[in-house]
Amino acid sequence: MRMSHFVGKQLKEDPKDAQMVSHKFLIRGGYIRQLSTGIYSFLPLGFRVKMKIEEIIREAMNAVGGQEVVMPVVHPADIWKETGRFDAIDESLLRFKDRSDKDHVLAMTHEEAAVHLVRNDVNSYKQLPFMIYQIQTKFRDEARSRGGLIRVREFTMKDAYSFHSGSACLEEFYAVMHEAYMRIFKRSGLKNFISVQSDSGIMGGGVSHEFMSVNPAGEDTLFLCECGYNANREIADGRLPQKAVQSDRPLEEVATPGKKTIQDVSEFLKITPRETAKCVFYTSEKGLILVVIRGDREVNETRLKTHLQIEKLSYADDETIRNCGAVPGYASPLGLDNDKISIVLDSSVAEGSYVCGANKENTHIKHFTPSRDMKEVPHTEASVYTTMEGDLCPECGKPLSMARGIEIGNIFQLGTKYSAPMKALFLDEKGESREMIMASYGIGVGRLMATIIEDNHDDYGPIWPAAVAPFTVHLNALNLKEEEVRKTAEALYETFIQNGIEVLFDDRDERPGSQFSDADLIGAPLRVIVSMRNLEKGEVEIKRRGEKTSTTVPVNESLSKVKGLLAELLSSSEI
RNA sequence: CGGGGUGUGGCGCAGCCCGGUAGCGCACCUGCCUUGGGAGCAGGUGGUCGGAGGUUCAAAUCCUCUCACCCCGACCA
Repeated sequence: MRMSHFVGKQLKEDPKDAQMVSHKFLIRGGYIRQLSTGIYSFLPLGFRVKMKIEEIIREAMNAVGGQEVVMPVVHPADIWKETGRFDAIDESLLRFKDRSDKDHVLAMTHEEAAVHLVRNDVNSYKQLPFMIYQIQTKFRDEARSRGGLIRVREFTMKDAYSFHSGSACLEEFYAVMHEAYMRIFKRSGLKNFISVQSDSGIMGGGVSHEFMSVNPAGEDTLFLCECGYNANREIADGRLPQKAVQSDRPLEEVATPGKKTIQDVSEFLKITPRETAKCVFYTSEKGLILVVIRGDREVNETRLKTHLQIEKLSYADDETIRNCGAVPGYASPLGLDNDKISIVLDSSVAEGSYVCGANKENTHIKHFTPSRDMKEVPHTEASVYTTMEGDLCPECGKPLSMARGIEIGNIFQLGTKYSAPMKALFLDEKGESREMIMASYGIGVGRLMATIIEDNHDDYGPIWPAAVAPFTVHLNALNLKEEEVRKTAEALYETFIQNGIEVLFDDRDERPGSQFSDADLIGAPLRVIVSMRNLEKGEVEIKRRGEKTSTTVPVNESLSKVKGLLAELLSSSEI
């Protein structure tokens, strides 16, 4: 490709909207342009990188027996009603009507479409297992998109769906896909990524993992241990580092006028928040819920939902709280109307004694000892506190460290979550009808592209790993008005093309500084520079993106040199 | 959805407080000149100032409404 006619110009200044490095370089480099909030066009440069990434994914999916399909982006609401997600999902599912007033949605994921596609074509155990996948557009009407391609509304996702006759088979293939994902991210050039256990949320089902690129600008919080334990905030199960202090003294009221918050009470009584127990009230589809948790801890709502088997959770208002006999600000699990509320005692206060509300205005109680005082109170016990940095690893007991991550992929064991309501059935060996067992697997292609830049750049632009670079060779001709420069560059350009090298030829009459700056933003792994300076010695210069030093080679050896370097670069990302 | 902010040529911005009919840098076009890290000189093209309404002799500027976009938070299958 010649730069003189290449669409997508490199910009000198950072776009004012961009915060993340990848966002700045994607815009400045001429990879993407924004059309609307969270909606981007890909320019030729961006499209080429995207295709490279997709090809890596495609190869990996094919290698584990995946069968590529394409499913629609527009779905009739009917299939989403079959699984209940039409109503279960909030505003992020974009809905609209067609000319005959029929409800439709823009697909945000394709479980329903995949089951629909498969359920009539597969009806025997002999056909199972199999996996289908696609690389397709998704739309999620995110409340807040941000960070360039990191979080968008319209995006390309590789999504895969595997169908099995039994859970052993599912688990086996799930592990194969986990491996495939690790290979994909490694080949793509990510430097610091891990898989973490995650909560499967409304996707439903059992085991799931998220693939996270560790990055301080990431949106997700991770807890990591040197022993290899990794988990996201929702599922992390850090153990409390301090031992609880237990008192034998009886309950004792203490006046705490106007002290409603944990902080106020702690300061007033000259104790730490860790020595208090707080009451958090929620409403849910199963009614009012009270969580008793240590004062310095937050409720992990995901774990609470899982514990109670509920889907919706929101803070209760004061009136609702009073209605069950509690006094907001001074609430206690003791003396409530137990027909109206379900009490969850968090493990953070299962042992020890605490200051707690007295269910009386301006009053708290001391020496609240759940192991003693909650005996007569109906409740369940669960560990629903949010892990904090420094909590102990549930597997090895060492302190957990906290990190941020960008989710670039996920895999879910879905079970029969979708096959059951949509009646994706098959006949087993005994002729009995059974529901297919499913898993789904996603990778955000654009997000992965941005993440690759996050992991591979310098101050001047991306340093694309050869496997995903838009071009592998950037050919600069310094001063095309010099006949010899022009002829040599043109000849090299032709030679590279004929040898199947993806070359971008800067044939513009730009000064060297401009050419080099644009080349940095384009980030091709190799740069070949033709100039009078070297031509006088019959040489051209070859430079690696991201390295200061360069070498010169005789013009007629440049092809083999380039080939050799490319082979070296590409092999370093193979596994 | 809550809080904050911004809309002026392709990009980045000034002008707005204190109304008088739009300016700077980059980019783009022409010519000269220059060629190893975003050169220089000269001359040009391009904007009904996000939109609608209002106040006024006169609105980018003041008022009302509205739309879009950004940041922080909530949400995130």
